Amino acid sequence: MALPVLPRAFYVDPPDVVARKLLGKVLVRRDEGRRLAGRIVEVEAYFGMNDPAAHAFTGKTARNAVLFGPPGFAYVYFIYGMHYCLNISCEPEGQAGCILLRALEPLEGLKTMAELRGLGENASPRLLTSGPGRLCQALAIARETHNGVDVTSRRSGLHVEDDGFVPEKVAASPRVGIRRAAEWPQRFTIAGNRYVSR
DNA sequence: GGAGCGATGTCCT
DNA sequence: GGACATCGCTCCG
Repeated sequence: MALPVLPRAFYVDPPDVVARKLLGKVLVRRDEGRRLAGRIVEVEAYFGMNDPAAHAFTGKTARNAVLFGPPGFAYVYFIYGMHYCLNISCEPEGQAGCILLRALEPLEGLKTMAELRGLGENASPRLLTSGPGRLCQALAIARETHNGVDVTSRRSGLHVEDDGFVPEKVAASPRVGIRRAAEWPQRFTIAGNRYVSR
């Protein structure tokens, strides 16, 4: 009775299109039998060479190489000396679009998530996965373990499932925490969801 | 509940 | 050397 995993074809479209489609899908982290899952409620689209705010804007480097590869792979990077951020590559190979996952609504494994976050069992579930750094910590996602993994494969330990949920309303707003192209509304959220960050 | 700010590693200029 | 797709703490209202 396993739910379908999003296939590579899902990620071939431009980042704004894939970003909207990802809202409502379920990010699943499998590790040694335990299963952590959360519904994607907030994402941001990053384009490649035409987007001054994108990591790929200045061209291919060792750090962002995954973005120039095929769609459906995890791009995990380290930021501000202490946090990881998870992206999924999209567009055909050679084009460097990606989607930043900014917030989840926790569904499975909340107790483990709280432990990984260093919080007590009774901490508010809003503190578990509402924010790009938080969700990586709650799901034990790091660059060393997950950069470049195939999120269309169950065997990678990180994949996205479709449980049939369809958001009622999607809202668009400017991306968070960037300086360049700061006005461009490429942040998408499930309108009214409590687990959206900030 | 919101503004201000320090922590801290990696990458590019 | 500076910027950085962040977070959690303090202080103030």
